[in-house]
Amino acid sequence: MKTIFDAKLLVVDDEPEIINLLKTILQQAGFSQVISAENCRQARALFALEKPHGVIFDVTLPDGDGFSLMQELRQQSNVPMLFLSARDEDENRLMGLGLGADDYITKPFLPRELVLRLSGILRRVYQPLLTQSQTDDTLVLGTVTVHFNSGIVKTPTGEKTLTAKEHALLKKLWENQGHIVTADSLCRSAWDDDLYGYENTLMVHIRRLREKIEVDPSQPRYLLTVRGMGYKLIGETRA
Amino acid sequence: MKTIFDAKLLVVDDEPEIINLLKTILQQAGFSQVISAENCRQARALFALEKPHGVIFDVTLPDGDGFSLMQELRQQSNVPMLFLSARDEDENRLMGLGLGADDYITKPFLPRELVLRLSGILRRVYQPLLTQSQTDDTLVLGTVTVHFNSGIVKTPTGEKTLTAKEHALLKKLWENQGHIVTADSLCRSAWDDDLYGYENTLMVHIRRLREKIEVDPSQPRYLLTVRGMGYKLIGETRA
DNA sequence: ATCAAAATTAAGGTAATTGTAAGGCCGGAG
DNA sequence: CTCCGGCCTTACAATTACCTTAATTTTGAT
Repeated sequence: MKTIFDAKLLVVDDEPEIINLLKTILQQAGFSQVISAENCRQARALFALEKPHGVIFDVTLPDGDGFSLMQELRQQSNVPMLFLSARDEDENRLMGLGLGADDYITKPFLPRELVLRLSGILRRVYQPLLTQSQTDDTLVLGTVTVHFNSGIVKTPTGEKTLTAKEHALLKKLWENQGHIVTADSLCRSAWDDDLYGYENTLMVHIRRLREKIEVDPSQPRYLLTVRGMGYKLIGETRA
Repeated sequence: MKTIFDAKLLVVDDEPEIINLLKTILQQAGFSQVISAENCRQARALFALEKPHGVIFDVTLPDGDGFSLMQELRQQSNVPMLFLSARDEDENRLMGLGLGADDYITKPFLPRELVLRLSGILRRVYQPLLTQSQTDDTLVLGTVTVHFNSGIVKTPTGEKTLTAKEHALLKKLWENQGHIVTADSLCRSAWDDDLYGYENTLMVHIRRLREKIEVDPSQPRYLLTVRGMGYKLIGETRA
């Protein structure tokens, strides 16, 4: 079982043995960052602090019910949230899904099914629909072409390859081609953890990217700065 | 039940009564474009021809099994695919999910649950794209067009870009298009802190905005002053 | 363990954007 | 007609967001 990426997960359940079971299952599946909360209060705090990539809720909690908690967090965030509950009545499933949960799994459950469902949802959310980039793999910027999946940049003078960060940044910019992308948004898509002092780190990476894709990095024609707002990429895509 | 958009759906099942049932359920839920196939061959052809936004498979089909069919189509496309099957054994669910299905629903099923699960998946997959193009608005002011997300203003004589403040002000005015926006309200949406002495600062910014979007900034036709009250933007928006 | 490549940090420099101020214009009230 | 208040206009000053280079740390491969 290979997960798409090592997502940080929050498990909310009041039974320690369930939490431990889930941690074991998830860690075996490749999720090394599993944090847990035993009640609503803890869950709210951890959610705000840790910004997990996904949340698994039990419905019955000591200081409130999982439905309300989920609804509350859903208003703040669009991250995957799913219920894991012993309550398997139809109304409960409908309630959970109706409130915006991505899945509702009933106990007892198959560990592998949980992992498959969770991974599927994470993949959907964090791997933006690929149909675009699968077919349109090549970015044309004047005399420079970027083959995205391979990370190869072809210029009149030679070939370069993109580093991981450059690739991540260009990807985000490309996905929003022609639109302004805020510095914050770029950082969040290229760095997992919060990047302290990114004001400058990002700039340096933008500079490096420009050195690879621009004819004259100091006079950018494609990767443009929008002062006070962010950056934007202009160019054409072809098959 | 409101669906996020009227997705075109393909239903693959060999029992006509199930197909009819699904069509009824889905149409009631707001999906008006439901097409169907009774076997693998038909499904392949329709999939290629119609390019549906989502597919619902039965596992047992007369000329092959749904698993192989799904796997085959999945290789071509990333659209949401889910199984609806009477086979509720663990191995089948794991198989379906493992092959990349977005969900595996067992018969008998609750119509509402099917719709909720399907809508959730469609939302996850298509919403990012929709919001992008929805917000990709263009403001038309006579011969001048403003592309908001890119911050580009196109005039007969050339192209200009908006600064952050201009962008913020125009945004507020645009949101209240045709209505008077007070100076105070404009300031609060464009400045974080209270702007001391903004009476003039705002005017200067309005002037600068007019220089970019008006043909004759001194004789404004779109960004109008309403003496003693504020400003108002008139113009048409198009997709 | 070692080395090369990549990522981050730091600091000084620069210019576009923004803020300020001062004088001018114009319509409405008296 | 004249005055006043609200708005316009322009030029200039200040700020801050961004650029650039280089040194340092981290990462990853061998």
